Amino acid sequence: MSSTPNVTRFAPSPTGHLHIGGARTALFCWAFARHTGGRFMIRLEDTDVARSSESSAVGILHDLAWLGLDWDDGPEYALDGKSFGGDERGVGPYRQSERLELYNEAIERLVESGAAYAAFESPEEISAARAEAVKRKQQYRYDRAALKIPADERARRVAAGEPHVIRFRTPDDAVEVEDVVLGTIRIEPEQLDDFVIRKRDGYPTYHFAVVVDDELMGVTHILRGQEHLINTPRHVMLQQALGYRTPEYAHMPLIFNDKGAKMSKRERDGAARDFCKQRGVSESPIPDRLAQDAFDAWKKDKKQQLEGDVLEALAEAVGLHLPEVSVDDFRRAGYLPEVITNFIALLGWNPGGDVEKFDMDFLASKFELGRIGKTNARFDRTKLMSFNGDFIAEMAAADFAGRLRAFMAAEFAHFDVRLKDTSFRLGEDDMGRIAAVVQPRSKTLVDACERLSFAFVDAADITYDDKAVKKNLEKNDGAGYGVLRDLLERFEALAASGGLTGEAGHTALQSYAEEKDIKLGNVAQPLRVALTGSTVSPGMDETLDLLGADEVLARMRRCLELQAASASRGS
RNA sequence: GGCCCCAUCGUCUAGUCAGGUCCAGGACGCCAGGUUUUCAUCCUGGAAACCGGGGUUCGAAUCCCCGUGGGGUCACCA
Repeated sequence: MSSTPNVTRFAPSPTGHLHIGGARTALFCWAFARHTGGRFMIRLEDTDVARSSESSAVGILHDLAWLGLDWDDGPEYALDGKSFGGDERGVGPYRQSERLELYNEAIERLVESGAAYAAFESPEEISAARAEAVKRKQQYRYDRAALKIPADERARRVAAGEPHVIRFRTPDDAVEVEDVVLGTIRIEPEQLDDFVIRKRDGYPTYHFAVVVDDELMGVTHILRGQEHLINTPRHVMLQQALGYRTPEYAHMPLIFNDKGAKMSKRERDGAARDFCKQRGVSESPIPDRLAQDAFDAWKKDKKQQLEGDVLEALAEAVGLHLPEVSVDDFRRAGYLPEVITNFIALLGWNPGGDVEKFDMDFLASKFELGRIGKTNARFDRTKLMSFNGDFIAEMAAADFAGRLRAFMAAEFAHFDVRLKDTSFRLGEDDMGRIAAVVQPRSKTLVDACERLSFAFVDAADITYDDKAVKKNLEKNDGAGYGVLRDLLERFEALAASGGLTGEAGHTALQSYAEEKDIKLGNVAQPLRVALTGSTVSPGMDETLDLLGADEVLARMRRCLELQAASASRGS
């Protein structure tokens, strides 16, 4: 066995949220490192100065940590008392913007040996030439015009500070790449031109930085998406020119959305746009945040993207659930990290046989590159939700309660406020039984919170669902109200003796139904509507317990008062 | 369009590398029935795929070729 451990890396560009496809790549890198006792490294590829941001970098690190992908080397980050990253191997820094001298050193070597050269065409000239080639239906390749300039003159112009890029002089031989997943890939030299390795602004391009860093940082295995397959020959050529090792490559299949298109932030705009068009939404649903003319322009232009929070506000206003794309989206939609990692691991990998529910330890113990698939996968949100619901149902009660409580603090602020408010009927101590009520029936944490919303409002603030009221209370000359009045009497009697518990209430319901010889549903549903405003709620005894005797009676009385008020208006 | 990659139920996939145990298995979804006071569950059953065509072989989902389809890529983005 080799004494040096395998090193994998996940190298995101901090230009936005962590995409679910990126998370899958990171997960496989992590799993391979853990399986082989190697190291998992994070590197931030921030050579695109204009689009990179520190907030994106922090967001990505947070998402990785939240998913449970602990990294050994890389930017330091702490979450929930655990810390990640560091520079134990002394191969940092881990931001490419802090490694410019390393790239420049390597570039100097290439220029000196003639393997790379300065070129002075402006971006405009290049794009014009490219447009010309496209017009002639030819593939554009740089014409090496700069090489016609004598080398000493090129050096003089560079020294004089003339703006230029550095291009790599592509060798004339075909390149073969051994890919662990796809086998041997051969690229003929005419497919590649003298690509830029250092931009006008002095930053290396991705192709160059990645090759230098992977060498200097001792990366042994490069796992990445298949969209990089064609880049690999470039990287191998650079490695050969620089005298570097060639690491093992494993290109993994891509993840698409349910329509077979690439999953992207744009998809969320598309979903909202289609929804607005279908529903004939002609006026901006959020005029104070999105002006009418901006709304119109966005609806017309399929390429236009709204700011994330504006888009979310719009979706909420029209009652649309946006498709999740980034890890952050899934977290806020109430998916659990264990489920997300389990599910995305299955997109392009599986342990063989019929096993498909597993945890990170299992993944780490079973993960092998040989079991990575070759075919692109579609992301099925319905199946993810099913997994999430199963996982929630099987969680230890205390664990679920803790997660739900944390989720409320992060995403359902008004629940959080009420739980901390000592005058409210529910408090922190009730969290266990609150969670227990929704645990078996919730698909996501958002689902759980929504199912609990009835318990966090005051009797006076309940909004009654019209359909529910008509069907269960008003129908048959207000038969439901009649039932409710009878039940109120019995419940009041129970309460007076201190016995209006969920169980007792439930029993009272059953005996009432038997006495009157009516279906239990015709008793329970009117009560359910009176207590929650809708036909959907947890079990009756649980609902009664959660509200407590006083609140139950208050809600029943208010419901009957509303009926009286509406009757007196003669409606 | 050039080049590269891929191809099993609607979807994720097992099986393919080492051809027979596969009239192709599992999961999600779907359909039908049942349980249930709502919701969510749960139970039973069902429909559902080896892209097409050649070839190799006693035998092919598995190997080869062609076609077709899908995807990727052709930036001073990564």
